[in-house]
Amino acid sequence: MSVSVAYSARQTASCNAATGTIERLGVRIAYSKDEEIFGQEEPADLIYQVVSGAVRTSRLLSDGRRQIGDFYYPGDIFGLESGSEHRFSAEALRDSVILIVKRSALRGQDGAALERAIWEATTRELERTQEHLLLLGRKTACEKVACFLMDVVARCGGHGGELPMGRQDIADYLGLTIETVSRMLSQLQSTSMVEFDALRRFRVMNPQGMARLAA
Amino acid sequence: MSVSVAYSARQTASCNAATGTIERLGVRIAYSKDEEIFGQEEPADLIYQVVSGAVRTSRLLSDGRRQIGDFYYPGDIFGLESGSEHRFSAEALRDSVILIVKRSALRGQDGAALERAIWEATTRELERTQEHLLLLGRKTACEKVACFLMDVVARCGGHGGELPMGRQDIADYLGLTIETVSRMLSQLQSTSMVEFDALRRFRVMNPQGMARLAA
DNA sequence: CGATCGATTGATTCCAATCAACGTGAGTGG
DNA sequence: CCACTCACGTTGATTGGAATCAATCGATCG
Repeated sequence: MSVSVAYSARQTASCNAATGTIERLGVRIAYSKDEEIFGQEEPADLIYQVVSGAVRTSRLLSDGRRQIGDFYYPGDIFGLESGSEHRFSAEALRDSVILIVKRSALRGQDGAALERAIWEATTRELERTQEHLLLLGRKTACEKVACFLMDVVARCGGHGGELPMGRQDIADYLGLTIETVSRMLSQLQSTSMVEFDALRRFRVMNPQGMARLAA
Repeated sequence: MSVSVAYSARQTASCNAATGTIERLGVRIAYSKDEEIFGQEEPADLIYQVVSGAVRTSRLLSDGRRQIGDFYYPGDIFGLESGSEHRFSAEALRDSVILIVKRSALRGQDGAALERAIWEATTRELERTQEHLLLLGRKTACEKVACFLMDVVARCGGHGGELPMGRQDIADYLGLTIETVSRMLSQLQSTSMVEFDALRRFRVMNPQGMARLAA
């Protein structure tokens, strides 16, 4: 069941400057599927890096509506969304190992490297959030799903991808319902854009077409 | 026509640490209504602060659909959305004066203050963008408009506000059409939530009700 | 082998978009 | 001064895309 193999390339490729430093200063903690890593409105004095597994950040409205902020894969840093208090909670999408560091470990020469890693992760986060904004505000259901799949492909490398999250998580990420996500996936398959080997494993069959849809 | 009075309080209240430094290092430039301050995909080696007037950042899809990132008022810093290249363009909502500083002015003791100002502005930007995300993904048209008005009120102080942007800008900020924005504004008036003295000037009549809608 | 959970598919409803007409207010020029 | 224009906003009628309601399918697990 070691799906993490699919993402192993990223682990070394991304956040290269940070990884060494964070590993030395941080502590590893294992989380099981759906376990909360941190909660909304908790103080945000720690930063987190996915070692293995996958993570989602999410925000709940009082009546239960949910928006997912982003998904994080091995090598990704998360938990730095705000100034002092978390505005999103974070949960493990499946059994995961997370490396945790105190933000205040900004002392000594390791401090500079860590600070730089935090800065890079923050600007990357902002960039992705802005892309997400455009998707939620101005894209159709079909475009949203196509964008999502292409983003997963870009993160995995190659022409296919493995989805560590369920359909409900995808729906809450895209601002859709689970039924609409399902319908769009079916439509993309019937038009030979993608092919699903299993519920969570797919390949892109028509990259140009998908790129056009992902606009 | 000096509407800027309405925002004068913010100018001194926000970004206090930054304002002094940026003023010394930067240069003031005047822009007329709808003039572009920077464009999508231009290099992002400058940062900007609104002195007077107001600014919107926006992003265009190839077919003309537009998403507005945010609106900026006197005292606000903008233009630091990304690593090296702007993903949004910025235009003046009306005649405005903007203070512009090179990012690379990070030398000497002014550098530290500027760096800190940039960091604060970036985390604030991320926070607002995440709030915006939730709004676009999971709120109804009526809730979106109520949130928008309450945000303007919060930025202005007091119980009312002046809108420096037109209905189309509001629509593109909220992921709606101009007609829907207009209808929701009418609805909020007919239910005595707000009152409009003029097209762009309003007062909140039922703060609790509005807060509930803004959820 | 049922039981259960997640995903798909179908039927219908509803919210917001679209299409269209009408107001309104500021600026212009006769 | 008033009629005209033009941009912007509002309101109405209808459509359409995604949500909702409901049934079925499929896989995993006791």
